[in-house]
Order: sequence, then C-alpha cells, then structure tokens
Amino acid sequence: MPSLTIARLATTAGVGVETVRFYQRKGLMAVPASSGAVRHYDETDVQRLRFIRAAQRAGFSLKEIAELLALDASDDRARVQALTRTRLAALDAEMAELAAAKAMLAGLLAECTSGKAGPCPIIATFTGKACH
Amino acid sequence: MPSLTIARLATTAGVGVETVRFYQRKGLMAVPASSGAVRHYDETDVQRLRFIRAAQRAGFSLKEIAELLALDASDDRARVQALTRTRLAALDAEMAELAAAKAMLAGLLAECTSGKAGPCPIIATFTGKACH
DNA sequence: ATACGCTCCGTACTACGATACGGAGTCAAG
DNA sequence: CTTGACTCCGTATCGTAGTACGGAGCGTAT
Repeated sequence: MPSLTIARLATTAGVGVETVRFYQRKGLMAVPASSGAVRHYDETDVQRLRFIRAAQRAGFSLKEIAELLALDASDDRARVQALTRTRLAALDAEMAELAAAKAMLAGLLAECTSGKAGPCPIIATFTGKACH
Repeated sequence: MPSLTIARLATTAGVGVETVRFYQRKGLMAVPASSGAVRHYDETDVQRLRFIRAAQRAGFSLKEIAELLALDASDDRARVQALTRTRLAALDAEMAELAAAKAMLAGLLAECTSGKAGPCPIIATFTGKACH
C-alpha cells in the first residue's frame, strides 16, 4: 500500500499542497484519519484529485464536482446526466458568446489594420461613436 | 447640456450605481468635479460606460479596458491592435477548450444514456477508472 | 420647513478558486 | 541530538467583478 505524504500526493496529482488542503476544507476530499501526527494518503486520493481536475477542465464548478463525487457513491445516473446536460448547455452558450466576440474583434482588427485615417475602429465601436 | 445624476447615468448605461462608483475607484472613469455636493454626469460618461460594457462582452478584463481607454486618448493603434490580437488568441484558446470539453461530455452522455450496466461512464472517465 | 429620496463616502461582504504565512509539532539523516 | 525538511492548522491574502450597508449631507416637492 503506497502511503503518500500530502506533498507527494499533491505533486503526483499535479496540484499544490495548499490546494489539497483547500479541497479538504471544501469537503471535496476527506481528511484521512491519522495514525500519529502526519496524515497518509493513497492511490484513491490521487484518483480523487484527478477526478476534480478532469471535471474542472470540463467546466464543472467545485460545487458541482462535490455533487458528482457524492453521486459516484450513490450511482444516480439520472442526476449525473442532468448535471452533464446542464453543463453542455452552458458550454454551448459560452461558445456562442465567444464566437460572437471573436467575429467582432476579427472584423474590427482587419478594418483597423487596413484603414488609415480617423479614430481607431476598435475603440470607436466600443465607444459607440460612428465608425466612419 | 444634459446633466445626469449618478442614478440616471447608471440606468441610462444599464449598470448599477455601485458599479459606477466601483469603476471610478478603479480609475476607469473620472469622478467629475462637483459644483456643490452632488456630482453631475453627461453623455460622455454614458459613452464611457457603454465602452466598458462592450469591451467586457468581447472578453477584455477591466484592467485591459483601462488600457484601451488610455489608448483612446493617445491614438496608439499599434497597441490597440496588439491587445486585440492577444484577446483573439485567448478567445481561440478558450473556444478550443470548450469544444474539447463539449465533445467529451456529449460522447459520455450518449454512452451513459444508452449503457445499462457498470459504473456511470461519466464518473468513470473523470475518475480515470477503466471505462469498460 | 420638514419629510423623503437621492448622493457621497468609506468600509465590508459576496462568490470562486486558490495561495501565502506563521507557529508548533514531527520525522529521518548525519 | 540537533538540524533541516516537511506537516498540521488556522487565518489572512490574492484577483476579478462587483454588491451591500450605514451614516451624514443635500435637494426638491408638498
């Protein structure tokens, strides 16, 4: 049984020691019972940290991740699917916003690069001034 | 000259009074000299607030917006373009991340909805457990 | 002229996800 | 048996973008 200190756990999972402690305070991870004064961690703790990071990359908040972790035990697929659908919808909305922003900025950049006179179209657009 | 109170300025620009004061503290807006005890605002202040909101929608941070506002005065197009290109690159990176997250979640959701036995694939994937 | 609402200003608090700090205790090597 | 690295724990701070609160002053309508 590989027993890790908090520092080894953290570096193995690619997070900081303080982050592990932060997750413990947030209830995302249990604080292991200590035999002695120093707590020991194992592979399941590494897995849990990896779960958290992977779910974060998918855009879940720590609060949602806490729920997913609870569901991991209860095996409530319907709820997991509901959370996932909600997240997918949010992702779509975020992507649409980013796409709109990108289209606008790309257009303005082209305009600003080519144009020569007058106020910068980028600034002008944000300001709401007439662009020509 | 249309003179606005801070509340009228805020509602005209679609923000809260406290937000205006927050922007003033952040140096995004000047605090107008007061003739008397109550400060007065005009159309240029409305424009400035609209600029801030528009630039925010394009993903600029308040710090970057402060710089853009400074550039509005100096007319340094090269710098504005550089900021815009940086923001475009960041938007691309964000979109790529969102797209990856979306693809993964969408695939997992389909799998989880159709599959019947074993641990939920969504949870399993994040956990790093074998998926089958 | 007084009541009511708005303004001014500082300070504090929210949410999110960490990150830093300081003191006391512990553990292993030299 | 001391040194140095690490741990534990609470509390504080960071950054981003606000929102809330409370007291004092001002301005206008009745």
